[in-house]
Amino acid sequence: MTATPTPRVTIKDVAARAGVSKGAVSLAFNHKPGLSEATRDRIFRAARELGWAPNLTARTLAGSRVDVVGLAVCRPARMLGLEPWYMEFVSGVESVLAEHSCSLLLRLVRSLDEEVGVQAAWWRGRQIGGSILVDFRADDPRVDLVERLGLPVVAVGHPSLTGGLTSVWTDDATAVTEAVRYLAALGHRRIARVGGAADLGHTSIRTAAFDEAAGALAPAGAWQVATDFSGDAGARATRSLLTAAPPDRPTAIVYDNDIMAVAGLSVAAEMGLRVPQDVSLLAWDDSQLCRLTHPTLSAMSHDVHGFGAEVARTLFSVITGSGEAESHPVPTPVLTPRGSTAPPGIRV
Amino acid sequence: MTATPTPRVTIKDVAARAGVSKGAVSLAFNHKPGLSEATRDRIFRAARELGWAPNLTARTLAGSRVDVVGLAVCRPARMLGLEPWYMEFVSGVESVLAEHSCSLLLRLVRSLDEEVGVQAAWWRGRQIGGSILVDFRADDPRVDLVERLGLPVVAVGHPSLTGGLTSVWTDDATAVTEAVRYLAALGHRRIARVGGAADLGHTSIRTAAFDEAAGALAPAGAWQVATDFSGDAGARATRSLLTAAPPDRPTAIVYDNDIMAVAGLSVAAEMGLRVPQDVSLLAWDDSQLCRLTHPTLSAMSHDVHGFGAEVARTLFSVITGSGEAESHPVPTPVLTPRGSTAPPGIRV
DNA sequence: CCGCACTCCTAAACCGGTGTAGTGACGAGT
DNA sequence: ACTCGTCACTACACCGGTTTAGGAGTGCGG
Repeated sequence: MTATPTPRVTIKDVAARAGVSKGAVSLAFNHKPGLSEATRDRIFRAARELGWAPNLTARTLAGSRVDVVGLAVCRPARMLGLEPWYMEFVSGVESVLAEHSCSLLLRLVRSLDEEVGVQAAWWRGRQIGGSILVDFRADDPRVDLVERLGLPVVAVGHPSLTGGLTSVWTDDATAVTEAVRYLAALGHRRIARVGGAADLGHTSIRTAAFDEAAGALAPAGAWQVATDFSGDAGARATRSLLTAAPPDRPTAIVYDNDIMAVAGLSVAAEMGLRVPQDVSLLAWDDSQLCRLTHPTLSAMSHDVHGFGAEVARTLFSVITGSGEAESHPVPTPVLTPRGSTAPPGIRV
Repeated sequence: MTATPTPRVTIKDVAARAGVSKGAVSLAFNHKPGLSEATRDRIFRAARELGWAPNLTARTLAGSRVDVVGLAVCRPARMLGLEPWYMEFVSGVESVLAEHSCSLLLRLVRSLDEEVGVQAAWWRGRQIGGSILVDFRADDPRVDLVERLGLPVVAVGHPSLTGGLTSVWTDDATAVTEAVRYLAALGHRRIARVGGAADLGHTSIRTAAFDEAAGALAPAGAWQVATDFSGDAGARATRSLLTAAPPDRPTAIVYDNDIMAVAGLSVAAEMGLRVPQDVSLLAWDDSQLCRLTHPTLSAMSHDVHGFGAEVARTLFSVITGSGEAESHPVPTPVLTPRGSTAPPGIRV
């Protein structure tokens, strides 16, 4: 373990080698005017020879931009691991951050209050240049916090939840409606929905949209259950929905994520119900998981990676204040039919 | 958007309010000797009243500890989203970091070379105080890098892969052997293994262990396939294993992660084979997913969250140099039998 | 009464950059 | 010949902490 004491090379060394002042090096590396091409070249050459790159810490302290973006996620660890959505989202965010040599500061928090504290501390301490806010609730305290702090953020959520914050969202209401329409078109008249955590804003939106759509299109019955997104909860919900005698039992179930749909599939099997003949199942998000079950899961499908990338891009325009940081939706999830949905009552 | 210009409160303000010098405040907040209890109290009171907390950036620049830990993950985004292991691991790491008010700098990289660059840049730029290294390969370039840099790290991987680095690992060889023994004890004589990415060190270890164990215990046949950990690859591998006519077909398959086992389950169903009657399936890691399938998946089970926590704890002792930063294994995965394994050939 | 050790605290020099005011040189305008 | 303006660059004060060397006050032995 010969821990060679890394020979720290600083801006001063580069300046000396290029025969200029620190200031000149700084100007060169920030692509600011006031330097001749010749000097600029000389500086870059010296830097390359010394293997120098500006120290982000010092740069931050000196008051310029911060090259770190914050993301605090507030969901129990158990659920996170299984929710493919997050990692896909993060990887989408990263893909854009990397282009700007920007890093992601990630924190798992246990409550919204803790997140509020973390975001405030990060911002006050100049740890981050901006933040991505996810999982909005009704009357979310982060809306106020952000305005009080002046923290540049992009809110992931429908504008009705995110106050005046710049937001990027998926149009869940339309997607839910499309899901219900599809099932109704197949002939289903008794439709259920296994929703996510009730306190999450997008859950309410989906719930309301389902109410409306199913009220009109599923005259024989519409049910909704709130869960915590976990597979176990999805299994429980499915079990209770399917134990009713046939006339009171839904013939189709929409899930709020893939995991619960997988769990639902397994419950159906365990109860001796065939999918899709006896009951149709529709997943949400459409991760790879949907193609790994038997039957494969029909799903409301969207590009989560691309969503993350778009959020990151928007955050950059918020941070740089480059005007075009408008709130906007990303493409609405589209229905991808697979093996788990069919007209009701079919015996193949 | 009334961006209130946050009133930055610095150490100077606290010092002024407490009637002492900046240095005194610094001493107090770092719990260093040289201050009377009275003064100390006065300082803390002033800080509390002003809502001040030391600025990490400045603190870092001034050469003291860095409260950020790096983690670069090198796997394609598609796979990451589905691999429950990572998020669970990260959440375990976080749980310990949080206790030390330390953050996680996360980066998804596309190659080992890129990771080497990222780690070097982070360390040279004092962005991190230490790093967690995962997914070791044979002759991993990070071993040298770390020693050259003097970067404090904990390597997640068997010592045979991680050179002299402090490492924490799961004893995969023993676990694989146990898995094979269990299947053999059930009566299986033709056993296959669907492994992960061949270039990963822990895959080789498992492969070798399987070779040895299955060579002895599965005289009628032992197969191994390398994949990329994705469900699709798992499905393909399973399909090709199961298409052989019965005498050349394995009666039990061990998978290197849960996703592939789920995929395998679906392939078996699609081919009309019953699990576990016609073929037994054994998953690895034992995320919630294993309890969401039908039949439920038997698995080699371990506490990934706890693993992450232990890695973080070890990293802290490496960073502080508090002697006891010894390499050590965490508990070996244990067999958790569920519905997907049974003696071969049983017709229920 | 002086020297000495010890405690408690301050001033000032850092850390590695950024921003700004200011300097010298050079060309143009009159 | 004397301004005036630009251009290219430097010197130096920051950012918000940490860390030293050292000073003022106190207690104690000789």
